[in-house]
Amino acid sequence: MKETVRQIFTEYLNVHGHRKTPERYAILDTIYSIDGHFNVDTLYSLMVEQEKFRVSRATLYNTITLLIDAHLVVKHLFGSTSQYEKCYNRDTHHHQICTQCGQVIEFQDEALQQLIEQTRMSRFVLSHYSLYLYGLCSKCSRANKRILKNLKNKKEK
Amino acid sequence: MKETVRQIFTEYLNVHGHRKTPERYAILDTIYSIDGHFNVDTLYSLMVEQEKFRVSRATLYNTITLLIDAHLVVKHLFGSTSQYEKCYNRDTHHHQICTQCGQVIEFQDEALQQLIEQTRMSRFVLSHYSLYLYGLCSKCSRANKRILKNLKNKKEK
DNA sequence: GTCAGTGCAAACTTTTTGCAACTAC
DNA sequence: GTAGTTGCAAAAAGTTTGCACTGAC
Repeated sequence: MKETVRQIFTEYLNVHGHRKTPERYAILDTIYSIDGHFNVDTLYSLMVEQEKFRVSRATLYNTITLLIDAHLVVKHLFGSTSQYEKCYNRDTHHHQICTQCGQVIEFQDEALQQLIEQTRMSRFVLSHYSLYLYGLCSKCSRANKRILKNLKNKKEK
Repeated sequence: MKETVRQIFTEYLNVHGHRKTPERYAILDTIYSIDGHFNVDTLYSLMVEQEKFRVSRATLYNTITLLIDAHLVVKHLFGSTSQYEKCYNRDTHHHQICTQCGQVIEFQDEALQQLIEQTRMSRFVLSHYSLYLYGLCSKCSRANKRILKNLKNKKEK
């Protein structure tokens, strides 16, 4: 897997006349070792603190831009910071975002995926899409019910 | 319409013990006079420069938070700044975002809407959702084709 | 050897926060 | 009168930019 995406990236860099620097491959490797979402800050500490590979944030932003263009990474905007995730050979999935605790859960739904991809749009060439469902995760939902119940009990007293 | 949302907002402020300040109603009015998306900066200039109603950005952010909580405004995250739109009595719609020029087009699709809302999720209480389709608008798509064609012609020469 | 790419720090943008003044209640 | 709101300015957070240095080609 990591080997395959390295090859794809190399091809992309060649075609676009970009240089094959060790930083770029190190960043690609690290990203493809992450499951789920990450932001630039978590990627930075993963590389610098854990893998002891010194890179600057500027280079992270620069390289992520290339990886998005090479269709090896996708960017998401929920919450305050940009979130990214690897996307080569990954199943299409959607996102449930808890509006209370911020937790993001991925889920798959064949029917949804098919319908979205089948939807023929006039005057628009679709490249990719994001479906974000906002609501309450089970934990927060239960917590809220408990609080409501307690309030009610107090009132009855 | 504006009268109705004012009443809803008044009710919301009462229930939550917030004060009914002229700033809050002026902001609500301005937002409900805007068609489509806006960000805090455009709202600010609309109010201060055009309507001559002096408000601070801090108050805009504060009030928008209340309006979102009152389900009178929704927040979108595409591009660099948060985008907002009025949502009372509006038809559900989805967003096409051109990755080249940034243009955002709203479109409706009954089948999509129904399927998303019918999708029963385990352990999740849905409140609202956003579907963003990324791709090329007709203008940019045509422009790219033209550029490609020119390149090809040059090569053939 | 050349110039794209890097690291660093400064700049910039958007949003949040602290505090004195104000005003809705 | 009191406490919630406001405006302002400063701070914070995330991202971009300028520039000297480095290293891929």
